[in-house]
Amino acid sequence: MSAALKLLEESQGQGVRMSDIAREAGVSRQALYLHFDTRVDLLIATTLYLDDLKGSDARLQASRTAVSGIGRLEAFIEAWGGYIPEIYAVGRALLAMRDTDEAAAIAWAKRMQDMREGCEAAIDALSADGKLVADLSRAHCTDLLWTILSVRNWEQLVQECGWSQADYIQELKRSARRILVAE
Amino acid sequence: MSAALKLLEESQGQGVRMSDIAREAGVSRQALYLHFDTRVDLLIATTLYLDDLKGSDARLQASRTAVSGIGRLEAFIEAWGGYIPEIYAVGRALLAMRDTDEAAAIAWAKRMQDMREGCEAAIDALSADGKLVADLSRAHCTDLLWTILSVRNWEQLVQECGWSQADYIQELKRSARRILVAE
DNA sequence: TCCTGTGCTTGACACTGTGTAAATTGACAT
DNA sequence: ATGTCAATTTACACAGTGTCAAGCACAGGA
Repeated sequence: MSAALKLLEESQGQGVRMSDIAREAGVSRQALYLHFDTRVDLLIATTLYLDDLKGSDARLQASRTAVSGIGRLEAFIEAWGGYIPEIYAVGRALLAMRDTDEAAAIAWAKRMQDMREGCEAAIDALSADGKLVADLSRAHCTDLLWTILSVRNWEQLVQECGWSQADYIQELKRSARRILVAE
Repeated sequence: MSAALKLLEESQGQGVRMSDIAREAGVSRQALYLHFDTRVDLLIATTLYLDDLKGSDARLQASRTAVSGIGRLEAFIEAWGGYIPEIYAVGRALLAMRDTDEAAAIAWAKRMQDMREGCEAAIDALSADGKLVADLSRAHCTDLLWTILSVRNWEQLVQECGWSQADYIQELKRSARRILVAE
């Protein structure tokens, strides 16, 4: 079921109606409401489904095994930065509803909170190595890294500016290093 | 007329319907369509109205008078960064329609393109001073600065992370310097 | 065989917000 | 008075989400 939806999400991530999804799934529009209370519920379920399809947790966790603080920072940027394009379409659909729908806002916030923990871990590792820039609190560093790695920024650089994914990863690693690493 | 609308925009920047605006303006909802073809037209007109109310051009132009490249970069960040909160509400309303409305997308893109020119000018000034970081093309530097200074990033840092406006300006100046200035 | 539950379908409908069309009012000139 | 032109109101159409009721088909168990 969730598979059918995704086919549609991938076809842009925008302008997907309940009836489109239903048709794609070979089911009546109303039948969708038997499984999902609202459109947002369905979207959220789709992101969860996608997450475990792609093994997001494993990938992000893996970045924590790097030993040096800087290695960890870079591994995290690679992991998350590489994950963004895979969830972009469905993420975008959820993001679009944030303004009008409370549940969507919460679901997205939670997702971003999870990602933020990765940022925090990287900052902590950097700090433990004594490599964290001096003139900023750890919280501020985390905020900064978290913001720089936002989906919106990926969207702007890759989609609008036309950067390749490789450029994106490389430049973000470079920027993060310059902003956050001492010396 | 446009004044009445803004009063509403300022009351959040979200969830403002045509009927709300009409009521606020002391006019029937339909009468609004006499003056503006669509909701997006009205929103766009409001941003233009707001721009010249706040003197955005003058402010952003002023940042170009700084002599040194670095001075210019910082002046631009201060000017634009200080301008964001003033246009945030109405900008957000426009931003929210980008996905569904072509005209809104174009209007917003144009606005951001104008801002981008300021970024480009700052990068050029830096480059002329020989202070621009070596391992990045000017276009990439512009993209990066442009992205970092996005409204979305301001929103995330100030609204979500709770930074003060002063923190925001200070940290963005610092980050931009570290990312873009050589040595 | 009947009975019952489950999952789906159809069709009708309510609601919200945008946008359109036709009819009405009011001011002002002739 | 009459014509006319603009502003405005009343009424309606449309899209998309979500709800509700009635019915169909197929399964397993008694």
